[in-house]
Amino acid sequence: MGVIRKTKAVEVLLKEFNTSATAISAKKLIDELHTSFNKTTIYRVLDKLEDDGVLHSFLGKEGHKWYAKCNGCSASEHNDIHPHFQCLSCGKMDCLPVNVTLPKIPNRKIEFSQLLIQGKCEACIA
Amino acid sequence: MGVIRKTKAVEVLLKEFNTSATAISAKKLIDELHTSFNKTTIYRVLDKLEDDGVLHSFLGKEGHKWYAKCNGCSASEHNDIHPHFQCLSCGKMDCLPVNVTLPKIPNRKIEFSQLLIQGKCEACIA
DNA sequence: TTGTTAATGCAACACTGTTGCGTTATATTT
DNA sequence: AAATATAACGCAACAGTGTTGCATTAACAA
Repeated sequence: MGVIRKTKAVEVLLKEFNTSATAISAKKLIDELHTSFNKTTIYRVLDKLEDDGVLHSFLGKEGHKWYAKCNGCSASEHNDIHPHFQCLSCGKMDCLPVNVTLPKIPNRKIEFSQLLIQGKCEACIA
Repeated sequence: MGVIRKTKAVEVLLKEFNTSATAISAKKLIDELHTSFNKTTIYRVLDKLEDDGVLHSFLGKEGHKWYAKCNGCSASEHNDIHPHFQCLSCGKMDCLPVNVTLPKIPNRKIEFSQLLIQGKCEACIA
């Protein structure tokens, strides 16, 4: 799979992520870009960019999908496992550049994990 | 809020959780009980049991709601923070009775966190 | 037993996300 | 430059979980 043609939708979405320091929800992208692109297109481009290893996705507190740029991932390998922090005041979602130490759980094979931390970001504490 | 009347729906749902060692999804309860109770009722009873500190809820991999019995929680205080493990083969969701050590994140106030681990449970490894 | 009102059932809705399909546009080939 | 193949698109309709409004029913106290 993956993106094979450089279309306007791909171009615009890539730019969104290249100019954003935080993760972006699919909903927000659709709200902002619905005059230019159909929501189906946006969902499909996000899917493909994730397949390509350009973006990674995870679920926020309401079970909604968020996307952010990957660091050091490829289509075949996704190394970039990190927790996410969502500010409950302003809604901003950050990728935390730290490793998570998973608890020891005997007799189980761990394949994926996701840690979502919620609270107040620096700007909203003050 | 909270449950004030011991209705059949409350009784049946409480029994479900008292006889289950694992967490149960809202969807599964609705599937199993839809002949006896309307889904609206089930959602509302689950909400109230959570408000009462009887159940806790969290989101599974598709963003769907899961519930399990609380240990040592009350309506006013929810102490029982633990990770959850979902088996990708059989779908079983367990509460893991361990503490999670959150990574140090400066300049942020942590209010909630949820850790979802996925993989294979003991029965499905063999 | 009666009265109050919490709890229920139903229908319709809200919302994110998906699917099918005919059309458009990208990129390759001639 | 024109023709061709087909990826990508827009639209409409749908799928699934969860919510809301409102009339009816049932729990419980007086």
